[in-house]
Amino acid sequence: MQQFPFLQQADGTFLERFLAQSQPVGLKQGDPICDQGVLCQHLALIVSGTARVYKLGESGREITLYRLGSGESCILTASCIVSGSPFPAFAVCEQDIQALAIHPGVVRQWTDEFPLWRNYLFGLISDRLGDVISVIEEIAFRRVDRRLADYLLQRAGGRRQSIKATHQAIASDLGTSREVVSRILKDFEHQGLIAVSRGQLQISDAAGLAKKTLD
Amino acid sequence: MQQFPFLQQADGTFLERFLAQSQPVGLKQGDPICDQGVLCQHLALIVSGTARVYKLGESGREITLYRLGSGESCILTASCIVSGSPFPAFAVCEQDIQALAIHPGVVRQWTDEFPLWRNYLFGLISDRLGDVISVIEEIAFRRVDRRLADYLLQRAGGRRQSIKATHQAIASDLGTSREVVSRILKDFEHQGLIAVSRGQLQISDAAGLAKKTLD
DNA sequence: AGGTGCTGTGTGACTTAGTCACATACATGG
DNA sequence: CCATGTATGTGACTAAGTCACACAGCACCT
Repeated sequence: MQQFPFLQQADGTFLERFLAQSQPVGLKQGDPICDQGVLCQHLALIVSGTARVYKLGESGREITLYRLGSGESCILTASCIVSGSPFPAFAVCEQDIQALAIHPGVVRQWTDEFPLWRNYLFGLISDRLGDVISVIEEIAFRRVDRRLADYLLQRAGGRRQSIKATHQAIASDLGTSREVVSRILKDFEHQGLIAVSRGQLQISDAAGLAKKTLD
Repeated sequence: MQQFPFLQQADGTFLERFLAQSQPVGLKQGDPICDQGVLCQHLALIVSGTARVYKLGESGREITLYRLGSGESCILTASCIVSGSPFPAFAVCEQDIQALAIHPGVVRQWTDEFPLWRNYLFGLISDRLGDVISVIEEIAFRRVDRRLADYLLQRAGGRRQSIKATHQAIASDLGTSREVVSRILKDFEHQGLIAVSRGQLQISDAAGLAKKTLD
Protein backbone atom coordinates (compact mmCIF):
# COMPACT_ATOMS: atom_id res chain seq x y z
CA MET A 1 0.00 0.00 0.00
CA GLN A 2 2.97 2.27 0.41
CA GLN A 3 3.22 2.89 -3.31
CA PHE A 4 3.06 6.53 -2.39
CA PRO A 5 6.49 7.81 -1.38
CA PHE A 6 5.03 10.85 0.29
CA LEU A 7 3.13 8.69 2.75
CA GLN A 8 6.33 7.40 4.26
CA GLN A 9 6.96 10.72 5.91
CA ALA A 10 3.38 11.03 7.04
CA ASP A 11 2.44 11.34 10.68
CA GLY A 12 -0.20 9.15 12.29
CA THR A 13 -2.98 11.68 12.02
CA PHE A 14 -2.74 11.98 8.30
CA LEU A 15 -2.34 8.27 7.70
CA GLU A 16 -5.42 7.56 9.73
CA ARG A 17 -7.46 10.10 7.81
CA PHE A 18 -5.98 8.98 4.54
CA LEU A 19 -7.07 5.41 5.05
CA ALA A 20 -10.43 6.32 6.52
CA GLN A 21 -11.46 8.80 3.86
CA SER A 22 -10.32 7.07 0.70
CA GLN A 23 -12.38 4.56 -1.19
CA PRO A 24 -10.75 1.69 -3.10
CA VAL A 25 -11.98 1.42 -6.68
CA GLY A 26 -11.06 -0.76 -9.64
CA LEU A 27 -11.08 0.12 -13.31
CA LYS A 28 -10.76 -2.07 -16.36
CA GLN A 29 -8.73 -1.32 -19.45
CA GLY A 30 -10.62 1.04 -21.70
CA ASP A 31 -12.79 2.47 -18.96
CA PRO A 32 -13.17 6.22 -19.26
CA ILE A 33 -11.87 8.06 -16.21
CA CYS A 34 -12.85 11.58 -17.04
CA ASP A 35 -14.43 13.09 -20.11
CA GLN A 36 -13.66 16.48 -21.52
CA GLY A 37 -15.83 19.22 -20.11
CA VAL A 38 -17.00 17.22 -17.13
CA LEU A 39 -16.66 18.35 -13.55
CA CYS A 40 -14.69 15.80 -11.64
CA GLN A 41 -16.49 13.73 -9.05
CA HIS A 42 -13.42 12.59 -7.18
CA LEU A 43 -9.68 12.50 -7.22
CA ALA A 44 -8.20 9.09 -8.00
CA LEU A 45 -4.81 8.10 -6.61
CA ILE A 46 -3.45 5.27 -8.69
CA VAL A 47 -2.14 2.28 -6.74
CA SER A 48 -1.48 0.09 -9.76
CA GLY A 49 -2.12 0.28 -13.49
CA THR A 50 -1.78 3.21 -15.88
CA ALA A 51 -3.93 5.88 -17.42
CA ARG A 52 -3.56 8.00 -20.52
CA VAL A 53 -4.62 11.62 -20.69
CA TYR A 54 -5.19 12.95 -24.18
CA LYS A 55 -6.73 15.60 -26.36
CA LEU A 56 -9.10 14.81 -29.19
CA GLY A 57 -9.26 16.96 -32.33
CA GLU A 58 -12.38 17.40 -34.45
CA SER A 59 -10.78 15.39 -37.24
CA GLY A 60 -10.62 12.45 -34.86
CA ARG A 61 -6.89 12.77 -34.39
CA GLU A 62 -5.57 12.41 -30.87
CA ILE A 63 -2.51 13.43 -28.93
CA THR A 64 -1.34 12.06 -25.63
CA LEU A 65 -0.59 14.72 -23.04
CA TYR A 66 0.92 12.38 -20.46
CA ARG A 67 0.50 9.07 -18.72
CA LEU A 68 -0.09 8.33 -15.08
CA GLY A 69 1.22 5.36 -13.14
CA SER A 70 1.24 4.16 -9.57
CA GLY A 71 1.72 6.82 -6.94
CA GLU A 72 0.35 9.48 -9.24
CA SER A 73 -3.05 10.94 -9.64
CA CYS A 74 -4.83 12.79 -12.32
CA ILE A 75 -3.74 16.23 -11.43
CA LEU A 76 -6.03 17.79 -13.94
CA THR A 77 -8.72 16.31 -11.83
CA ALA A 78 -7.06 17.84 -8.82
CA SER A 79 -6.79 21.22 -10.39
CA CYS A 80 -10.40 21.02 -11.52
CA ILE A 81 -11.43 20.16 -8.01
CA VAL A 82 -9.49 22.95 -6.43
CA SER A 83 -10.53 25.56 -8.95
CA GLY A 84 -13.93 24.14 -9.87
CA SER A 85 -13.27 24.32 -13.61
CA PRO A 86 -14.22 21.65 -16.16
CA PHE A 87 -11.75 19.02 -17.19
CA PRO A 88 -10.07 20.07 -20.46
CA ALA A 89 -9.17 16.64 -21.86
CA PHE A 90 -9.98 12.95 -21.82
CA ALA A 91 -8.54 10.35 -19.51
CA VAL A 92 -8.84 6.64 -20.07
CA CYS A 93 -7.64 3.56 -18.25
CA GLU A 94 -4.86 1.86 -20.19
CA GLN A 95 -3.90 -1.01 -17.90
CA ASP A 96 -6.33 -2.22 -15.27
CA ILE A 97 -6.25 0.22 -12.41
CA GLN A 98 -6.59 -0.06 -8.68
CA ALA A 99 -7.04 3.33 -7.17
CA LEU A 100 -8.14 5.23 -4.11
CA ALA A 101 -10.96 7.64 -4.75
CA ILE A 102 -11.16 10.75 -2.64
CA HIS A 103 -14.04 13.16 -2.54
CA PRO A 104 -13.43 16.75 -3.63
CA GLY A 105 -14.36 18.12 -0.22
CA VAL A 106 -11.90 15.81 1.47
CA VAL A 107 -9.19 16.84 -0.98
CA ARG A 108 -9.73 20.46 0.00
CA GLN A 109 -9.73 19.66 3.70
CA TRP A 110 -6.47 17.76 3.45
CA THR A 111 -4.98 20.54 1.41
CA ASP A 112 -5.75 22.92 4.23
CA GLU A 113 -4.62 20.67 7.02
CA PHE A 114 -1.63 18.69 5.84
CA PRO A 115 1.50 20.30 4.40
CA LEU A 116 2.65 16.92 3.18
CA TRP A 117 -0.44 16.42 1.07
CA ARG A 118 -0.17 19.96 -0.20
CA ASN A 119 3.36 19.44 -1.36
CA TYR A 120 2.38 16.20 -3.01
CA LEU A 121 -0.29 18.00 -5.02
CA PHE A 122 1.95 20.92 -5.92
CA GLY A 123 4.64 18.52 -7.04
CA LEU A 124 2.25 16.63 -9.28
CA ILE A 125 0.94 19.76 -10.88
CA SER A 126 4.45 21.01 -11.53
CA ASP A 127 5.37 17.73 -13.13
CA ARG A 128 2.33 17.73 -15.37
CA LEU A 129 2.90 21.30 -16.40
CA GLY A 130 6.40 20.26 -17.34
CA ASP A 131 5.14 17.24 -19.28
CA VAL A 132 2.67 19.29 -21.19
CA ILE A 133 5.23 21.95 -22.05
CA SER A 134 7.56 19.26 -23.39
CA VAL A 135 4.75 18.06 -25.61
CA ILE A 136 4.44 21.56 -27.02
CA GLU A 137 8.12 21.71 -27.70
CA GLU A 138 7.95 18.38 -29.49
CA ILE A 139 5.04 19.05 -31.77
CA ALA A 140 5.93 22.67 -32.45
CA PHE A 141 9.58 22.19 -33.34
CA ARG A 142 10.62 18.61 -33.98
CA ARG A 143 10.16 16.52 -37.07
CA VAL A 144 7.86 13.55 -36.84
CA ASP A 145 10.45 10.99 -37.92
CA ARG A 146 12.84 12.06 -35.17
CA ARG A 147 10.09 12.07 -32.59
CA LEU A 148 9.02 8.63 -33.71
CA ALA A 149 12.55 7.29 -33.39
CA ASP A 150 12.71 8.70 -29.88
CA TYR A 151 9.36 7.23 -29.05
CA LEU A 152 10.36 3.76 -30.16
CA LEU A 153 13.56 3.85 -28.14
CA GLN A 154 11.65 5.06 -25.10
CA ARG A 155 9.09 2.33 -25.35
CA ALA A 156 11.71 -0.34 -25.88
CA GLY A 157 13.48 1.03 -22.83
CA GLY A 158 16.82 -0.54 -23.60
CA ARG A 159 15.19 -3.97 -23.73
CA ARG A 160 15.38 -6.00 -26.88
CA GLN A 161 11.68 -6.64 -26.44
CA SER A 162 9.20 -6.13 -29.20
CA ILE A 163 6.85 -3.18 -28.94
CA LYS A 164 3.20 -4.08 -29.12
CA ALA A 165 1.25 -1.24 -30.67
CA THR A 166 -0.70 -0.50 -33.80
CA HIS A 167 0.39 2.34 -36.04
CA GLN A 168 -2.81 4.09 -35.09
CA ALA A 169 -1.97 3.90 -31.39
CA ILE A 170 1.49 5.31 -32.02
CA ALA A 171 0.03 8.08 -34.13
CA SER A 172 -2.38 8.95 -31.31
CA ASP A 173 0.50 9.24 -28.88
CA LEU A 174 2.50 11.47 -31.17
CA GLY A 175 -0.42 13.56 -32.35
CA THR A 176 -0.03 12.73 -36.02
CA SER A 177 -1.92 10.48 -38.44
CA ARG A 178 -1.69 6.77 -38.99
CA GLU A 179 -0.47 7.06 -42.59
CA VAL A 180 2.46 9.21 -41.57
CA VAL A 181 3.52 6.69 -38.93
CA SER A 182 3.14 3.80 -41.36
CA ARG A 183 5.31 5.48 -43.95
CA ILE A 184 8.07 6.40 -41.54
CA LEU A 185 8.09 2.95 -39.98
CA LYS A 186 8.44 1.44 -43.41
CA ASP A 187 11.30 3.79 -44.08
CA PHE A 188 13.01 2.69 -40.89
CA GLU A 189 12.44 -0.92 -41.86
CA HIS A 190 14.04 -0.41 -45.28
CA GLN A 191 17.02 1.08 -43.52
CA GLY A 192 17.28 -2.04 -41.39
CA LEU A 193 16.58 -0.26 -38.12
CA ILE A 194 13.41 -2.11 -37.16
CA ALA A 195 11.24 -5.03 -38.17
CA VAL A 196 7.51 -4.50 -38.31
CA SER A 197 4.70 -6.98 -38.24
CA ARG A 198 1.00 -6.70 -37.61
CA GLY A 199 0.40 -5.03 -34.27
CA GLN A 200 4.01 -5.05 -33.13
CA LEU A 201 7.57 -4.23 -34.05
CA GLN A 202 11.14 -4.99 -33.07
CA ILE A 203 14.11 -2.70 -32.87
CA SER A 204 17.02 -4.34 -34.63
CA ASP A 205 19.51 -1.46 -34.65
CA ALA A 206 19.05 0.75 -31.61
CA ALA A 207 22.20 2.73 -32.30
CA GLY A 208 21.08 3.51 -35.83
CA LEU A 209 17.70 4.55 -34.55
CA ALA A 210 19.32 6.79 -31.96
CA LYS A 211 21.11 8.62 -34.77
CA LYS A 212 17.72 9.35 -36.33
CA THR A 213 16.63 11.25 -33.25
CA LEU A 214 19.30 13.89 -33.73
CA ASP A 215 18.51 17.02 -35.63
CA MET B 1 -2.18 48.45 -4.92
CA GLN B 2 -5.25 46.27 -4.75
CA GLN B 3 -4.78 44.94 -8.26
CA PHE B 4 -4.93 41.55 -6.66
CA PRO B 5 -8.52 40.42 -6.17
CA PHE B 6 -7.53 37.76 -3.69
CA LEU B 7 -6.10 40.38 -1.35
CA GLN B 8 -9.52 41.90 -0.82
CA GLN B 9 -10.58 38.95 1.28
CA ALA B 10 -7.31 38.92 3.16
CA ASP B 11 -7.15 39.34 6.91
CA GLY B 12 -4.87 41.85 8.59
CA THR B 13 -2.14 39.36 9.40
CA PHE B 14 -1.62 38.35 5.84
CA LEU B 15 -1.80 41.87 4.47
CA GLU B 16 0.82 42.99 6.93
CA ARG B 17 3.14 40.16 6.02
CA PHE B 18 2.39 40.61 2.35
CA LEU B 19 3.43 44.24 2.37
CA ALA B 20 6.40 43.69 4.64
CA GLN B 21 7.90 40.76 2.79
CA SER B 22 7.49 41.83 -0.81
CA GLN B 23 9.95 43.96 -2.67
CA PRO B 24 8.84 46.38 -5.40
CA VAL B 25 10.79 45.98 -8.63
CA GLY B 26 10.57 47.53 -12.07
CA LEU B 27 11.33 45.97 -15.42
CA LYS B 28 11.72 47.53 -18.84
CA GLN B 29 10.33 46.17 -22.06
CA GLY B 30 12.59 43.44 -23.37
CA ASP B 31 14.13 42.62 -20.01
CA PRO B 32 14.48 38.89 -19.51
CA ILE B 33 12.53 37.65 -16.49
CA CYS B 34 13.57 34.06 -16.42
CA ASP B 35 15.74 32.01 -18.75
CA GLN B 36 15.20 28.41 -19.61
CA GLY B 37 16.98 26.02 -17.28
CA VAL B 38 17.55 28.58 -14.58
CA LEU B 39 16.43 28.15 -10.99
CA CYS B 40 14.16 30.97 -10.06
CA GLN B 41 15.41 33.54 -7.59
CA HIS B 42 12.05 34.95 -6.65
CA LEU B 43 8.40 34.97 -7.49
CA ALA B 44 7.21 38.14 -9.20
CA LEU B 45 3.62 39.31 -8.77
CA ILE B 46 2.79 41.67 -11.59
CA VAL B 47 1.19 44.95 -10.55
CA SER B 48 1.21 46.50 -14.00
CA GLY B 49 2.61 45.62 -17.42
CA THR B 50 2.70 42.28 -19.24
CA ALA B 51 5.07 39.41 -19.74
CA ARG B 52 5.30 36.73 -22.39
CA VAL B 53 6.30 33.17 -21.64
CA TYR B 54 7.55 31.21 -24.62
CA LYS B 55 9.46 28.21 -25.86
CA LEU B 56 12.39 28.50 -28.23
CA GLY B 57 13.16 25.81 -30.83
CA GLU B 58 16.65 25.04 -32.11
CA SER B 59 15.70 26.44 -35.49
CA GLY B 60 15.10 29.79 -33.81
CA ARG B 61 11.35 29.49 -34.08
CA GLU B 62 9.33 30.48 -31.05
CA ILE B 63 5.91 29.78 -29.63
CA THR B 64 4.10 31.73 -26.95
CA LEU B 65 2.77 29.59 -24.11
CA TYR B 66 0.82 32.33 -22.42
CA ARG B 67 0.92 35.94 -21.30
CA LEU B 68 0.77 37.40 -17.82
CA GLY B 69 -0.86 40.64 -16.80
CA SER B 70 -1.60 42.51 -13.60
CA GLY B 71 -2.68 40.37 -10.70
CA GLU B 72 -0.90 37.35 -12.09
CA SER B 73 2.48 35.92 -11.48
CA CYS B 74 4.75 33.62 -13.31
CA ILE B 75 3.39 30.39 -12.05
CA LEU B 76 6.12 28.44 -13.69
CA THR B 77 8.36 30.35 -11.38
CA ALA B 78 6.09 29.37 -8.53
CA SER B 79 6.06 25.75 -9.47
CA CYS B 80 9.83 25.83 -9.83
CA ILE B 81 10.11 27.35 -6.43
CA VAL B 82 7.83 24.87 -4.78
CA SER B 83 9.32 21.85 -6.49
CA GLY B 84 12.88 23.14 -6.93
CA SER B 85 13.01 22.23 -10.63
CA PRO B 86 14.53 24.36 -13.37
CA PHE B 87 12.39 26.71 -15.40
CA PRO B 88 11.40 25.02 -18.68
CA ALA B 89 10.87 28.09 -20.85
CA PHE B 90 11.74 31.74 -21.35
CA ALA B 91 9.90 34.70 -19.92
CA VAL B 92 10.40 38.24 -21.11
CA CYS B 93 8.91 41.59 -20.22
CA GLU B 94 6.63 42.84 -22.98
CA GLN B 95 5.28 46.08 -21.54
CA ASP B 96 7.13 47.82 -18.73
CA ILE B 97 6.42 45.96 -15.55
CA GLN B 98 5.97 46.96 -11.94
CA ALA B 99 6.02 43.92 -9.76
CA LEU B 100 6.41 42.67 -6.23
CA ALA B 101 9.25 40.23 -5.77
CA ILE B 102 8.95 37.60 -3.12
CA HIS B 103 11.68 35.29 -1.95
CA PRO B 104 11.21 31.55 -2.43
CA GLY B 105 11.39 30.90 1.29
CA VAL B 106 8.69 33.43 1.95
CA VAL B 107 6.52 31.92 -0.76
CA ARG B 108 6.76 28.56 0.98
CA GLN B 109 5.99 30.05 4.37
CA TRP B 110 2.90 31.80 3.09
CA THR B 111 1.81 28.66 1.35
CA ASP B 112 1.93 26.87 4.68
CA GLU B 113 0.28 29.61 6.68
CA PHE B 114 -2.36 31.25 4.54
CA PRO B 115 -5.15 29.34 2.81
CA LEU B 116 -5.93 32.40 0.75
CA TRP B 117 -2.47 32.53 -0.72
CA ARG B 118 -2.52 28.82 -1.31
CA ASN B 119 -5.73 29.05 -3.28
CA TYR B 120 -4.36 31.92 -5.28
CA LEU B 121 -1.36 29.82 -6.28
CA PHE B 122 -3.42 26.74 -7.07
CA GLY B 123 -5.77 28.82 -9.16
CA LEU B 124 -2.93 30.31 -11.16
CA ILE B 125 -1.37 26.95 -11.82
CA SER B 126 -4.70 25.52 -12.95
CA ASP B 127 -5.19 28.42 -15.30
CA ARG B 128 -1.75 28.03 -16.81
CA LEU B 129 -2.17 24.34 -17.24
CA GLY B 130 -5.39 25.12 -19.07
CA ASP B 131 -3.67 27.73 -21.23
CA VAL B 132 -0.90 25.39 -22.18
CA ILE B 133 -3.29 22.58 -23.02
CA SER B 134 -5.22 24.92 -25.30
CA VAL B 135 -1.99 25.73 -27.08
CA ILE B 136 -1.45 22.03 -27.70
CA GLU B 137 -4.93 21.67 -29.09
CA GLU B 138 -4.31 24.62 -31.40
CA ILE B 139 -1.00 23.57 -32.86
CA ALA B 140 -1.82 19.88 -33.00
CA PHE B 141 -5.19 20.11 -34.71
CA ARG B 142 -5.98 23.49 -36.22
CA ARG B 143 -4.85 24.96 -39.49
CA VAL B 144 -2.59 27.97 -39.36
CA ASP B 145 -4.82 30.22 -41.43
CA ARG B 146 -7.75 29.67 -39.07
CA ARG B 147 -5.60 30.20 -36.03
CA LEU B 148 -4.25 33.38 -37.53
CA ALA B 149 -7.74 34.69 -38.23
CA ASP B 150 -8.67 33.97 -34.62
CA TYR B 151 -5.52 35.63 -33.41
CA LEU B 152 -6.19 38.81 -35.34
CA LEU B 153 -9.75 39.06 -34.05
CA GLN B 154 -8.54 38.50 -30.51
CA ARG B 155 -5.91 41.17 -30.75
CA ALA B 156 -8.30 43.64 -32.28
CA GLY B 157 -10.70 42.83 -29.45
CA GLY B 158 -13.75 44.22 -31.17
CA ARG B 159 -12.03 47.54 -31.60
CA ARG B 160 -11.55 48.95 -35.05
CA GLN B 161 -7.98 49.73 -34.01
CA SER B 162 -5.01 48.74 -36.06
CA ILE B 163 -2.85 45.94 -34.75
CA LYS B 164 0.78 46.83 -34.35
CA ALA B 165 2.95 43.80 -34.89
CA THR B 166 5.51 42.51 -37.34
CA HIS B 167 4.83 39.29 -39.17
CA GLN B 168 7.71 37.79 -37.25
CA ALA B 169 6.12 38.66 -33.91
CA ILE B 170 2.83 37.10 -34.96
CA ALA B 171 4.64 34.00 -36.16
CA SER B 172 6.37 33.74 -32.80
CA ASP B 173 3.05 33.84 -31.01
CA LEU B 174 1.52 31.19 -33.20
CA GLY B 175 4.58 28.97 -33.33
CA THR B 176 4.99 29.11 -37.08
CA SER B 177 7.39 30.87 -39.42
CA ARG B 178 7.37 34.41 -40.72
CA GLU B 179 6.93 33.39 -44.36
CA VAL B 180 3.79 31.44 -43.59
CA VAL B 181 2.27 34.39 -41.76
CA SER B 182 3.23 36.79 -44.57
CA ARG B 183 1.60 34.59 -47.17
CA ILE B 184 -1.63 34.09 -45.26
CA LEU B 185 -1.89 37.78 -44.43
CA LYS B 186 -1.46 38.60 -48.09
CA ASP B 187 -4.20 36.12 -48.87
CA PHE B 188 -6.51 37.78 -46.38
CA GLU B 189 -5.66 41.13 -47.88
CA HIS B 190 -6.50 39.96 -51.39
CA GLN B 191 -9.83 38.78 -50.04
CA GLY B 192 -10.46 42.25 -48.65
CA LEU B 193 -10.49 41.14 -45.04
CA ILE B 194 -7.55 43.21 -43.81
CA ALA B 195 -5.15 45.91 -44.88
CA VAL B 196 -1.49 45.42 -44.12
CA SER B 197 1.32 47.91 -43.95
CA ARG B 198 4.78 47.84 -42.51
CA GLY B 199 4.63 46.84 -38.87
CA GLN B 200 0.87 47.01 -38.55
CA LEU B 201 -2.44 45.95 -40.01
CA GLN B 202 -6.14 46.85 -39.97
CA ILE B 203 -9.12 44.58 -39.94
CA SER B 204 -11.57 45.81 -42.55
CA ASP B 205 -14.07 42.93 -42.54
CA ALA B 206 -14.31 41.36 -39.10
CA ALA B 207 -17.29 39.21 -40.05
CA GLY B 208 -15.48 37.78 -43.05
CA LEU B 209 -12.46 37.08 -40.92
CA ALA B 210 -14.63 35.34 -38.35
CA LYS B 211 -15.84 32.97 -41.07
CA LYS B 212 -12.23 32.02 -41.72
CA THR B 213 -11.83 30.76 -38.18
CA LEU B 214 -14.40 28.01 -38.72
CA ASP B 215 -13.30 24.62 -39.79
C1' DA C 1 19.32 65.37 -52.05
C1' DG C 2 21.88 61.22 -51.91
C1' DG C 3 23.94 57.41 -49.43
C1' DT C 4 24.19 53.70 -45.92
C1' DG C 5 22.18 50.21 -43.08
C1' DC C 6 18.78 48.02 -40.67
C1' DT C 7 14.50 45.96 -40.35
C1' DG C 8 10.53 44.19 -42.42
C1' DT C 9 8.25 41.97 -46.29
C1' DG C 10 7.72 39.25 -50.90
C1' DT C 11 8.65 35.17 -53.58
C1' DG C 12 9.91 30.70 -55.80
C1' DA C 13 11.55 26.16 -55.28
C1' DC C 14 11.77 22.54 -52.41
C1' DT C 15 10.94 19.29 -48.30
C1' DT C 16 7.99 17.54 -44.79
C1' DA C 17 3.30 16.69 -42.92
C1' DG C 18 -1.52 15.74 -43.09
C1' DT C 19 -5.78 14.24 -45.80
C1' DC C 20 -8.61 11.42 -48.60
C1' DA C 21 -9.93 7.51 -51.01
C1' DC C 22 -9.18 3.19 -51.67
C1' DA C 23 -6.65 -1.34 -52.06
C1' DT C 24 -4.82 -5.19 -49.74
C1' DA C 25 -3.29 -8.14 -46.02
C1' DC C 26 -3.89 -10.68 -41.65
C1' DA C 27 -6.48 -12.98 -37.88
C1' DT C 28 -10.32 -15.07 -35.89
C1' DG C 29 -14.42 -17.30 -35.36
C1' DG C 30 -17.86 -19.57 -37.39
C1' DC D 1 -12.18 -22.19 -45.88
C1' DC D 2 -15.00 -18.29 -46.00
C1' DA D 3 -16.65 -13.93 -43.82
C1' DT D 4 -15.76 -10.17 -41.18
C1' DG D 5 -13.30 -6.79 -38.75
C1' DT D 6 -9.03 -4.75 -37.95
C1' DA D 7 -4.44 -3.34 -39.54
C1' DT D 8 -1.54 -1.72 -43.01
C1' DG D 9 0.02 0.07 -47.87
C1' DT D 10 -0.24 3.54 -51.49
C1' DG D 11 -0.92 7.50 -54.68
C1' DA D 12 -2.48 12.02 -55.37
C1' DC D 13 -3.25 16.14 -53.39
C1' DT D 14 -3.20 20.14 -49.99
C1' DA D 15 -1.04 22.54 -46.13
C1' DA D 16 3.01 23.91 -43.67
C1' DG D 17 7.88 24.78 -42.97
C1' DT D 18 12.65 25.83 -44.97
C1' DC D 19 16.03 28.17 -47.61
C1' DA D 20 17.99 31.63 -50.37
C1' DC D 21 17.66 35.81 -51.85
C1' DA D 22 15.39 40.19 -53.68
C1' DC D 23 13.60 44.29 -52.53
C1' DA D 24 11.00 48.08 -49.95
C1' DG D 25 10.46 51.42 -46.16
C1' DC D 26 12.52 54.08 -42.82
C1' DA D 27 16.08 56.34 -39.96
C1' DC D 28 20.22 58.49 -39.60
C1' DC D 29 24.10 60.90 -41.41
C1' DT D 30 26.36 64.38 -44.30
